[in-house]
Amino acid sequence: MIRVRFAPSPTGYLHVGGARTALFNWLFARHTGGTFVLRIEDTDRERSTDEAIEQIVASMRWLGLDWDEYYRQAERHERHLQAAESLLRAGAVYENEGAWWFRVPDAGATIVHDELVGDVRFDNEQLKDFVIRRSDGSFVYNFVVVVDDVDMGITHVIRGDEHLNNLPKQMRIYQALERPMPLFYHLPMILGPDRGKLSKRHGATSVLEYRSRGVLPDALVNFLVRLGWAHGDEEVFSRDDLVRLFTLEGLNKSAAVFEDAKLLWLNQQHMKRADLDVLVALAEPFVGARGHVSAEMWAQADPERLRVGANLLRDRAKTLGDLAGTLEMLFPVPLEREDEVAVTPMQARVMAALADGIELVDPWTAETVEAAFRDVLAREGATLKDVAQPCRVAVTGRKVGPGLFEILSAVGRSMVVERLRACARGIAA
RNA sequence: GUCCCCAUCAUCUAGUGGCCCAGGAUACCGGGUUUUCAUCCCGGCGACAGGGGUUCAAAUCCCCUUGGGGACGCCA
Repeated sequence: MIRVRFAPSPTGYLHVGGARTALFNWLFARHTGGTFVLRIEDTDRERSTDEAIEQIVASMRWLGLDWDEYYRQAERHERHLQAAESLLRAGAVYENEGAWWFRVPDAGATIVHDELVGDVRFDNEQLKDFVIRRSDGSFVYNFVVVVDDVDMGITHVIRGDEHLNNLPKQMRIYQALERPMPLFYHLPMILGPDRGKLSKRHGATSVLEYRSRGVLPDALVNFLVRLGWAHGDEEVFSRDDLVRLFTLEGLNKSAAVFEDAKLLWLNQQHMKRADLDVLVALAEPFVGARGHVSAEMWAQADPERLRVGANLLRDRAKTLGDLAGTLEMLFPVPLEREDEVAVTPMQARVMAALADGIELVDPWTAETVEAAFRDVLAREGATLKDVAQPCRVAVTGRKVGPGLFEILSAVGRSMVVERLRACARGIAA
């Protein structure tokens, strides 16, 4: 039975590098039917905070990385003490100035095995004796991580590259404890565009920041998994695809640069493929955040119209924020005009006639609206090209958007008539 | 400084000795479709870090150099 864990220290928010580590562990567990453990490594009382734990939990929930077991390392102190005492009795550990030191031979070497990198040799001279229990009685990371992984029956340790140098120390503890070692996979790091450590100066590094930017969780998951994992030439993966296809053999061992461009493209791809009800629900807070459409207005809106509108508008959106900006045109609120177009008196006259001509159209569909338009245009001696852009801008506030009749049908008769008349009046006056 | 890891287009990557004068994706540039924009389709640009080996044959194996990253805590 496969058991893996994600073990963040709650000293800050969950960043994208940690999220990818969590994701690989989660995918491996879900692919194999194994168990995914979330273990909060809060033994450093000084730096650990409850806020950080809440942030990490919220981030993982948003990403859809659910766990089967949850532990807080600080609560396991008794067990750590027990294990340390056994090592003290066995002579593997000695006490000096109140701290407990783990003995490492001066000569020879410790050879560890990583499934991605292979055998790695460390001279013991380099290792030296190290503290496992501080003089204040608390335990050190390298010790508790081993005790916990042993106790929790962890079979595969998938973690960041920066821990490879800790492995020889940990291996010696496994041996002193006389417990078998799990398999280790040290993942390469995620770098910033300058190939340096990914940091805030490169933009967003927090998972939750991507949520507020209007990125879909499935899109971020898709993007992160592709940083260090590939399945042939495929690029767009649903969550189910990943659970089905993910294997550790596909893991890459070189560091990857995190760049937003492809993330935004993937976000668009996921928005295009999303279930419409899901997409509309995801967009709601982004519409609300714009401050024009109240919760009541949203609740009163015809769900079918929102679905149809979202379906028309999503091809042009890279984020939920983009979608929300256009979705607003479906509501009876003043349009936030992004574009203006100069309307001639002739166009204003035709638009007024169009407003009259479509007022009684029933049923109100793209086809019936188009038929009514063509009718009026023929009578007025105008072409569609003459008035298409002014009509689009009058009704949607933008020069660009879906097909004219489709968007008119989605906006609905009363608002279309009203907005056409307002525009025509503005010019005539 | 010492130790460890890594190295294919600008970026993410495919490639596990012959199928590769290297394939896909993003970005960028052109064209088509569209009343507009986007989507979509077609095309273009563009890489095996350098040098030595091994081999009939190397992006793939070995060594060196260079470059990048990481670790050297009574942090995790």
